[in-house]
Amino acid sequence: MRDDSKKIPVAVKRRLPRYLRALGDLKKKGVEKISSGSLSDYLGYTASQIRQDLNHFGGFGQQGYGYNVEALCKEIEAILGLDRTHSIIIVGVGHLGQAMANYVEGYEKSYELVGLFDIKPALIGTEVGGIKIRSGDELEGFLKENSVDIAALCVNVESAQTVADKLAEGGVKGILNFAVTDLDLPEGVKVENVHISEFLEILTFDISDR
Amino acid sequence: MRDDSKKIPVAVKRRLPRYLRALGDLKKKGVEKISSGSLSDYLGYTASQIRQDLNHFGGFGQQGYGYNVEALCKEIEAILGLDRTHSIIIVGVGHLGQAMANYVEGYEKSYELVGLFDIKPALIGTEVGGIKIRSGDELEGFLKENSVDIAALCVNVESAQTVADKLAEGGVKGILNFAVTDLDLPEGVKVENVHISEFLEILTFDISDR
DNA sequence: ACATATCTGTTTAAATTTTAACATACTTAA
DNA sequence: TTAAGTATGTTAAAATTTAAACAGATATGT
Repeated sequence: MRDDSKKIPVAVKRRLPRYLRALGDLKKKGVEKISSGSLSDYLGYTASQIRQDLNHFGGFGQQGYGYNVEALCKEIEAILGLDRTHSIIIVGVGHLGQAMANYVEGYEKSYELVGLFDIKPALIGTEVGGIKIRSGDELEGFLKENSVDIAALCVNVESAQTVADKLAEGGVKGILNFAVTDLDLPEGVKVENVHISEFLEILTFDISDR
Repeated sequence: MRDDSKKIPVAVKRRLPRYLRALGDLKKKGVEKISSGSLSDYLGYTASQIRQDLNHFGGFGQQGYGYNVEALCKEIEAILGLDRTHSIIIVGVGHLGQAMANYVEGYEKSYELVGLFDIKPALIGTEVGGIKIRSGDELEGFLKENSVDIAALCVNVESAQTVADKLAEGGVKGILNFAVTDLDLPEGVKVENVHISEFLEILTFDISDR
C-alpha cells in the first residue's frame, strides 16, 4: 500500500505483534494516551527504539502529548494486515493442530478457519470448533475450489514437504510451519517457522551454567 | 565451562539448533565430513557465516578437509547442554501441553519428563506418555521435593504469571512460555517465549501485498 | 499569555551482525 | 615428492540494528 513500507527492517517487523499486544492491553485498561517513555517501561524496549520503530509508518505521535493508544492500535493492526480477513486451513489436526485452531478462534475478524485436514481415519468427519475434519486426499481439490491465504502445517516431519508442495501448488500465500524441518518453496510463498524443539534447545543453552 | 563462551553472540546462539539438526541429518545419511561451502548450500547460511559461527567454540575444522560431522555434532550438543539430562515438567496439559510432551519424548537422553500438572478435574489422575497428571495444587510441594530444570508453561494468559511465580520460587531454572504474555521473573530464571499468535501475525504481514 | 516541562521526530553515534577477502595449511593425485 | 586444488581460521569491510542526543513543537500550570 504505502510505497516505502517494503523497507521496514526485519527486526522492526518482528516487534510489531508485541506493540500491538501492549497497546491492546492499555486500551482495555482505558488508557488513552501513552508516551514512548511509559511504553518503554511497559515493554522493556528503549524509548528511542520505540519512537524510531513507530516512525517507519509515519508520525503517529504528537510532541508534548505522546501517542493516542486507540489510533496507534488501529494503525498497527492495518500494517500487520489484521484489518482484513484471511482464510486459514490447518493441515494435521493432532494436538498442535487443535491448539492452533484455538488461537485462530481468538481473533474476531482477522482470520476465518475454513478447513481442517488429517489422514487419520478416526479423525476424518469429526468436528473441531464447528468445522468438519476432511481427509487429506481432499486437500488439492479443496484448494482449487477455495481461496486459502494461510495454512498451518501441523503434520509430522516426514510428510511436511509433500504437503507443503501441494499447498504452494494450490495457491496458498503463507505457511505457518510447525514441522521441524526447513521447507523448500517457490518464490512468493512465505513461511514462518515455529520450531518448538529449537526453542527448548535454546532455553537449555541458557540455563546451562557457564 | 569454557570461559569465553559467555561472549557468544545471541544471533549465533539462536542458530545452533539449526546446525545441530543439519548435522544430525547428515550423520543419518552417512556423511562423514562436510565443508562450510556444502553446509552453506544445505542450510542457506553463507559459508563465511558458518565458519565464523563455528569458530566461537574453537577450531573444529581442518584446512583442506572440512568438518567432521560426528565430532561437530557432539560438540554442538555439548554446547547446547544436550549431553546432560534435564528434568522437565509441563504445566497445563491442554492440546499444547500434550504436543509439548510429544516433543520431549523425541529426545533420547537430554530430557526427562518428570511431571504434568493441570487444574481440570477431568484430566487429573489420567496419564499422558506414561506420566500421571497431577493437580495444580501439588505444584509447589512437588517443586520442593524434586529438582526441576525446565517448565513448559502451557496455561492460559490469565494464570501464566501466577504459575510462573511459583515455578521461579520453586527453583526452576528455565521456562518455555507458550502463554502470549510477557512474564516478570527474578534474575536468573531464563525464559524462552513461544508466542504462536505472534508468528501468525508476522506471517500475515508478510503475505499482505505491499 | 507566558514560561516551563514534556515528548516527538530526526540526526548522529555506537554496537552488533553479516559478508567478503585472504593468508595459510592440509589433501590428493601424479 | 611435489604441485594444484581445497577449505579453514582470521582479519577487514559492509550492512544492519540499537542507543544516544538534540532541536522543535505541544501541553500544562500559573
